[in-house]
Amino acid sequence: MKRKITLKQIAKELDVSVSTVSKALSGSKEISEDTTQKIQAFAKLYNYRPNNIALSLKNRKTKTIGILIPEIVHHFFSTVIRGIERVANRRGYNVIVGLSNESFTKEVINMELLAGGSIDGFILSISKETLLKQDYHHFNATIDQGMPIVMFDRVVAEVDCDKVIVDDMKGAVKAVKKLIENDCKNIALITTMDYVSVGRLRTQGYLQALQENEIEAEPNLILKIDDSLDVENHLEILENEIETFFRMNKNIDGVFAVNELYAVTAMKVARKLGLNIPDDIQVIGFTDGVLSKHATPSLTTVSQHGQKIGEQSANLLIDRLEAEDAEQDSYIVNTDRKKDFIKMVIETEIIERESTKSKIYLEE
Amino acid sequence: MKRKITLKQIAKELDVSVSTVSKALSGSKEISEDTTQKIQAFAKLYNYRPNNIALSLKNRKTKTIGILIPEIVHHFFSTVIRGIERVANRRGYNVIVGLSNESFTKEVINMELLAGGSIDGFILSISKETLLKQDYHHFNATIDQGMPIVMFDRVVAEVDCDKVIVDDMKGAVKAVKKLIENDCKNIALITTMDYVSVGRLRTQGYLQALQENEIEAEPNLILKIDDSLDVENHLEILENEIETFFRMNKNIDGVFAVNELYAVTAMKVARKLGLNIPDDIQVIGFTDGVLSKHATPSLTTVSQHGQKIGEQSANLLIDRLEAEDAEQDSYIVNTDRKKDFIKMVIETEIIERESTKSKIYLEE
DNA sequence: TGTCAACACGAAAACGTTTTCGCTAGGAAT
DNA sequence: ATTCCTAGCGAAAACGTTTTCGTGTTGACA
Repeated sequence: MKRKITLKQIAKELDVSVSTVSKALSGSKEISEDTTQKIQAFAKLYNYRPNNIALSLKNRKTKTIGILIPEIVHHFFSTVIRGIERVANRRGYNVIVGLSNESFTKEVINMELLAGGSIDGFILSISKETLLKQDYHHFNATIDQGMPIVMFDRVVAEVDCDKVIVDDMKGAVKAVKKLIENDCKNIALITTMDYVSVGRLRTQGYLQALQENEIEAEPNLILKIDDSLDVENHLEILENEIETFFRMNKNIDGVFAVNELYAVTAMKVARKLGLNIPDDIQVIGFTDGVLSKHATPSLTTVSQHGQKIGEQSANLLIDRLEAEDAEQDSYIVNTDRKKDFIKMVIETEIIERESTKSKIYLEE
Repeated sequence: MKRKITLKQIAKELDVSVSTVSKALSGSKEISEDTTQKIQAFAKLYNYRPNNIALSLKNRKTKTIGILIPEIVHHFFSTVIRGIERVANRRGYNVIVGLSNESFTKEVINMELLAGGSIDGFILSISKETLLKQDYHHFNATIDQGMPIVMFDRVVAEVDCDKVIVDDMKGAVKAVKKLIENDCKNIALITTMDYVSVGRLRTQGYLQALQENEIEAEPNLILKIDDSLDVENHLEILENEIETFFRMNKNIDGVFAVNELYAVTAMKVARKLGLNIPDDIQVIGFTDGVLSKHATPSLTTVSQHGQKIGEQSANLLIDRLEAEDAEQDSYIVNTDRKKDFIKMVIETEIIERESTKSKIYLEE
C-alpha cells in the first residue's frame, strides 16, 4: 500500500532540506522563487497533504470537538448535531461523535477515549443511566484536566460548565395554557417517570399552568409511562396503557404529552375510540420532529429548536477554547474564570397544526 | 489552564527516565516491582492518560474511521451510523462524522480535512450534487493515497472500492408483486427524478414486477417528484402534486412510493379524497422509519436494514485496514489486491402493516 | 581589499509516545 | 580473582511538522 508522501520524502527527492520544503509550501519569503515553484509543483504532483496528527501534536490542539449523545436515531439529537456541525465547520473545527446508548459505562469509556488527545473539548448530553446513578466524576475529571465541556438539554447542577438548555417548564406551561385557552376542561398529561430531568420539568410546567389558572390538578389525569423499556419495540404496551387511561377518564378533552411519540399514539388511540381530533379532544406534543409534521392530523407541538441548541453549544465551546489561547499570551490571569459559566436558555415555540382548534375566528 | 500530565513530567517528578515510566505503566517485566508500583500510583493520582495523538503519529494509525454522509437528520443515515459505531467500538475504533449536506463542495472539503491524517479509512454515501456532476476525483485521489473507502447505499461504478448496497431493485419488485398479489389492478409509482441511483433502481424494480406479471406499464401512473427542492419545507407542493395525480387517475388501487414521506403523504391525500386504506387503495413505501411505524394507518414498507448496512460497512473497512497491517509483515505481496473489492448486497424485507390487505385468510 | 547586509538555505529542537539497544552494578560461576 | 550473566534502568531514535537560529555565499560599498 502506498503511504502518504511526507515533507522528508519531498526534501530527499528534490535534494533540499525539510525546512526548505516546509517554508516553500507555506509560501515563506525566505525561499527563492525558483525553489518555491519547484517544490510546490512537486508537492501538487504527488498530492501532498500535511499530516494533521503531527500538527496537533505540535500545536497541542486538534481543532476537533467531541460530541457525546445518548442516541443518534432520534430526531432531536440529529438536529443538534447538525447545528454543532454547522458552526464548527464555519469556525474551522471538525466534529467527532460518540454514542452512549443511554449507558453509564459506554459514556465513561467514550469520554476516556476521546479525552485522550483526540479532541479539544466536549459537547454532550447526559445518558439516562448516568442521571439515575448520579455519578458525575467522569465529567469533573475531564474538566480538571483542562478540557472544557458544554452540556445541552440533559444537564446537571453538579458539574461546573457551560450549559445550553430548553425552557422545558415554560414550554410545557405554554402548551397547557393553550389547551386551557382552547376551552379544554380536563387536560391529561402523558409523561415519563421523572428521573430524567426534562420529564420532570415538563410535568412541573403542566402543574404550574393548571395552578395559574386555578384548576386543581387531578392525579387520575396523569399517566406515567415507564420509559426504561425500549418503547419503539413495545408499541402495543404503550397503546394499551393509553387506551385504558382514556377509557377510565372519559372526560378528557385535552392531552399534553411530553414527547412526539406519546402524542401521536394518544391521537391514534383516541381515534380508535371514536373520538374526533381536535373537536372532541385536542393534543399537544413536545419536540417538533417528523412525526408531528406528518401525522394525520398533524400535531401541534412545542418546538425545541434543536439546531439552535447545537449552534449555541458549539459557539460557547469554541469561544472558551479560543479564550484559553488568548490567555496564554496575556499577563493577566483571571483565576475566577472558573466561576463565570454560562447557562443559556433556548426559548421554545408552539407550532400550531391540526391537532388543536384554531382560534383565528375569535381574534377577528 | 491545567495541561494534561505527560510521561516527561512524571519522570522528572519521580527522578527516573521517561522510558522507565513508559515501561512501568505498561507493566513491563524490565522494571522492578518497587519502581513500577511507585510510578503507577503517581500516575493514577495525577490521572495520567496517554496522548493518543502522539501514539497515532508513531503508529501511523489513528484507530478512527471517518463517516461522510449527505444528511444526518434522516432516519436511514442515523441507523447506518449506529451500526457503524457498534462494530467500530467493539473492534476498538472511534468514529468521526462529516456532513456533506448533499453538496459537492462540502463533500470535497470534508474529505480533504479528514484524510489529512485524522482517520484510517472512510465509510461514505455520495451526495446528490456529486452524483449529478459525476465528478469522483476526490474519492479516487483519497484511495490513491492509500486510504481505503467503503461506500454504502449511494454507490458508483467509477470508484474502485468495497461497497455495501441495498437490493433496491429487488425490494421494489417484491413490493409491487405484493400489491399485485393483493389484487391491485392499477398500481401507481411515486418516485423521484432519477439522477440518484436508488430512485432509478426502485423505478426499474417497479417496471420489472409489472412486466413479469404481464401488466403493461402505464406512463400516466408514474409520478415523478422533483426532489431538488427541500421537500420537508414544501409539503403543500408535494400534497398538491399527489392530489392532482390521484384526481387524474381515479382507477388507482395501489401505490408504491420510493420513500416514506411520499407514501404517508399519498395516504393523507387519499383519505382526504374519501378513499379508504387499504380497502380502496393499498400503499407500500420504501425505508422503514418512524413515519411508517407511527402513521395511521401504519405503513407497509420495504425495510433496508440500515443498521446492518452500517455494521457490514464497518467490518469491511476494518478488515481491510487490518489486512494492510498484516501485509507489511508478510513477504508475499498480492499486487492484484486492488481488484478483489467486495460488493455486498443487503437483502430488503417487507414489513407488513395496515396499509395493505392482510392475506392471512387466503393462506389457511 | 575588507566589511556588512541581504539572501537562501540547513540544523535542530519541540510536541508525547514506544521501543531498541546499551550500560552499570551486583551476584554467581569458574 | 576473573569472567559472565542478568536485573534494572537510561539514551536515543522515530513518527511529521513548524520555527528559531544559525551559516555560507553573494554583491555592494567604503
